[in-house]
Amino acid sequence: MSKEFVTRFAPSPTGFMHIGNLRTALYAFLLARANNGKFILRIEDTDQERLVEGAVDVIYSTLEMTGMTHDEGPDIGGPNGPYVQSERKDIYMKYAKELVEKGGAYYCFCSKERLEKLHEDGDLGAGYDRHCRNLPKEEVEKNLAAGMPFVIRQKMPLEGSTGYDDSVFGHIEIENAEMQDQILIKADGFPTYNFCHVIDDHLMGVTHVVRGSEYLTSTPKYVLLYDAFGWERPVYCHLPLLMGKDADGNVSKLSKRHGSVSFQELVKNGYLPQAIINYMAFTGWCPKDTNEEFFTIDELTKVFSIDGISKSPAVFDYEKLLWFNNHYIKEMPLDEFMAKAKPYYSEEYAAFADNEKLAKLIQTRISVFPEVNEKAEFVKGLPDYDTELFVNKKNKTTIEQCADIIEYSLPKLKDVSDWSNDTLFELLKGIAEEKGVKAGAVMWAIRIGVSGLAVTPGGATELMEILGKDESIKRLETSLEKIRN
RNA sequence: GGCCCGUUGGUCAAGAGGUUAAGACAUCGCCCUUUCACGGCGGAAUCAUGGGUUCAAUUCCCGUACGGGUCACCA
Repeated sequence: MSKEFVTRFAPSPTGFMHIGNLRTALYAFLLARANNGKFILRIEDTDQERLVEGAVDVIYSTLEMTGMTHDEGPDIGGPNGPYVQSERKDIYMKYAKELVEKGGAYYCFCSKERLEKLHEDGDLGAGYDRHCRNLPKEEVEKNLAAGMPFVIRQKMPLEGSTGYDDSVFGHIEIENAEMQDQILIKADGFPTYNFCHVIDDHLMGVTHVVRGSEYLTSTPKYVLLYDAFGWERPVYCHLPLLMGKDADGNVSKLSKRHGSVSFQELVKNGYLPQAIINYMAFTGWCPKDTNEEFFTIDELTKVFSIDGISKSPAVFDYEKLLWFNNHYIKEMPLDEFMAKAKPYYSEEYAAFADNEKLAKLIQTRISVFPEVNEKAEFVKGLPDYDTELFVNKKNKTTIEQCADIIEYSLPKLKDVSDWSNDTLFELLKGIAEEKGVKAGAVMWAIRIGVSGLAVTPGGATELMEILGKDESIKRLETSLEKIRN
């Protein structure tokens, strides 16, 4: 009988989804699915000073957009609710008091002022001095009866050490003397993360705790809590940190200075959720027995495993994300691409946003949606370009020769009734033969003549097809005139 | 500073006591081509460092350096 496999994602509603956080969610989700387990969503909103309106919706929409479906959560319920910590306040207090009874915690009546002073005076930044750790029971009762504000602190062992086996990092052992008597219940009656996540994880049946490696060294404190309650410890799975590299080459925890760090921002900037997910899976993990890099989230659930998780921090590479995004853009059906790209066209190209032929040219050439504008530039009108553009060494073209080709082609183009790419292509090829030059030379002359751009998202005939007969001919005439003067 | 963790090309990384040390992105060159992109081929580029252990270490052990994390009434 294998035990049920349960992971959770427990974000704080801060109003935006940091991609480091999202990656943690992804790994927790994948681990649950890979093991036919459950994935729970829990909202950690115990810090009443940092509540943000509407922030929970950001969490729901992110999970939905990425395809990380949860089995239990505030929005869909479940057998272990409520799933919002602020609604579980009484539960924590009950367990905290139980812990005090068991001798694993104690009431502390020290004022914030006293603690601040302690910090100032303390050499080596010593922490709490355990002033209230051994208050006589009568005094505690008296203070409580008098309504004196209190916190509840965890009573750490003074000697020995506490360890656990992390499934990614291996055995971690910390001297108990290193651990402070941390606060479990704050003066406002709310629990700290240190306490409530343990209570919730246990009560909700979480078997595998997946989180960033910043918790690696504080986990012994939590393990002690499990032990004090006599609960079975979960399996810990700490993840390597996501790093960013700045312009000077310095590496540090991924933050705004490195680029977009929120999921919403990336999406707004034209990245696809499936590309973000796919790339993110590879920052700190890599599948065994395959070099394949493209995976949908469903496919990931089949190949994901703990032993592929790396211990060393990974630098988030926006270039590679771009590559993934380009892949998923190219892979899209044309109509979907057009629908997704449309909002990114600026005013001057709006008229062409529904042009299928243009979309087709653009789709294979962009990595991120806002690039549609630079690709569409040629539709805007003939720019005031440098005629040196006509000189191309590969096709051995000169300005004069290009003028000649345009002049020769114009009347023939005017005679074309079926203004399509194929027809135009055949026509220009024929012209090349008649003039005794390579097809490339004619294409070059016409492409520059019609666009005035060194780089375009398509060849001469493709551009002309999109621009239409009148516009194309008008532009070629303008270009011819430009050269001749 | 104490404690904890990490270190394979610019980046993500596979790997194993004996290998020509995979692959991908980026980069460079060539080919393809209607410019660009795509695609194909190829190049350059890596085991932080010093000591052990061993016939043999990049792989195991110890130290050093460097990087990161953590030491809150934040999570």
